[in-house]
Amino acid sequence: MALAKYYGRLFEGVDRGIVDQLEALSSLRELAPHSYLFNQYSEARGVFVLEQGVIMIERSSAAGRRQIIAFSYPGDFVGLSHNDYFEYSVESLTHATIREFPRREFLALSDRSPQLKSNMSAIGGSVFSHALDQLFALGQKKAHERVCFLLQEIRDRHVGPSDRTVQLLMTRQDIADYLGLTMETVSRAFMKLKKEGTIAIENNHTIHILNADYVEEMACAK
Amino acid sequence: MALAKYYGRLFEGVDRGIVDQLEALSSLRELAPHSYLFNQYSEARGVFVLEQGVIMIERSSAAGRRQIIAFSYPGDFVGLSHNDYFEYSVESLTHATIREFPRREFLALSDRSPQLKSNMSAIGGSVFSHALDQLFALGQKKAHERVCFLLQEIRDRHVGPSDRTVQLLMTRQDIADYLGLTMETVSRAFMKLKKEGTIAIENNHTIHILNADYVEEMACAK
DNA sequence: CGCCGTATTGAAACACCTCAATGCAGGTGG
DNA sequence: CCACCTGCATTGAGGTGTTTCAATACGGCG
Repeated sequence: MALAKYYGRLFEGVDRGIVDQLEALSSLRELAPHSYLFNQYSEARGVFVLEQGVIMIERSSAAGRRQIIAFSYPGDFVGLSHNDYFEYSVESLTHATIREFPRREFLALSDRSPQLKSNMSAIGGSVFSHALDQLFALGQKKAHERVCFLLQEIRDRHVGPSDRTVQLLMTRQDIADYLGLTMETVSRAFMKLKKEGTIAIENNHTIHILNADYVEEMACAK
Repeated sequence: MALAKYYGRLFEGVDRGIVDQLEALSSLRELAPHSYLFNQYSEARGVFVLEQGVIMIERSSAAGRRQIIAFSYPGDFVGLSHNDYFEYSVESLTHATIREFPRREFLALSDRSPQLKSNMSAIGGSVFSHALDQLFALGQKKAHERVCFLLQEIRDRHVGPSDRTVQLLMTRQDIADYLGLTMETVSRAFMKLKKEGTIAIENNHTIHILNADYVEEMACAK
């Protein structure tokens, strides 16, 4: 079953019958780059699993300021809201394929699977944990440290050909909105790290980590 | 039952029998000012309800940088971890009285009460929602806007004698660590708001909101 | 080749931080 | 009861990091 490879964590150890029922209820959505899956404050009718592509979880203010909360990769479970409305918007960065489950039915079925519930809780926990790491970075770190924080984070998810190479699918502006900086400051931070010999910039979207220990130390939220 | 007034939200609508069993399992802890209830990374053996006093949820780095994640007030449920260890430390600001429930037994009993589970989930949701608001403030706002964010937040919880008066039980340093600023910058932000006529400072810990609309507008994360 | 979106670089303004001095209030001991 | 101490808050001056605005460079694509 092709799905298994994406659902990984969410459906890990979950009764096959339940998974099959959920799959039958689900539908697939295709999202063009830079389009919205749903908007903040809209009614939460579905829950989602990202199958392909990269998406951004974000909040925007009336004043046009945008805070990116997370970048999500294939396999990630998104859109689970504890309330009936969404706390954030989801925008695609690349073309994306997303499996949608109707929320009511998903929650009803989850009541019948303690394993699914516990997986959801674990995912919720790691999402929260990530928010705390980011909070620490934004409150306490300088620009180049925040950039290291992002690099380390992507590296930890081992997205990319080697564990020393980081693929940045987002633009400098996206990174800026994630780290609470401006595009220019992000760019200068990259150049600073490059001049120091910490990283090498193959191209705008491909970074090589030369001094992994230093990156890790700068990134460290602990 | 005296407890009811504190447990409010967590036990709202929960079967009396369950609440009584939990109460029987629980113990009361007294915490002197500026002492720790538990530390980040320590094993999560209990879950807690704050009955009296004010506590701070925080993360500290080896470098001595501290990020306060939240201030908690009586009635708040704290320490629910999705994993087996804590994601943060809890430090008392004032003298505090805290009811502790052994985690295993609490979770076991919660399995028998859907209402308790749903209350826990709602609390988890609002904690996460708060983290997102703070993330937006730290990433996108200037010092005086962040101070308004804090004032608005405390006002929304209507802690204080009138809805135009805000009681700050924490020091300027605590506020700084919450907002990702220095103590001096926080102080200057207060003075700026005072000079503008936005607030009046009765004393270090008592602030009167003169221009509530402006405070709200500055605070607004939306 | 030339265009356009994205990224880098530069210079100047600004916000925030750092360090140091001063102010203020509550508590203690003479 | 006052003097002193101590901890917290404010104020000031100067330095640093980040933003802003503008110019330039790069790179993919028609």
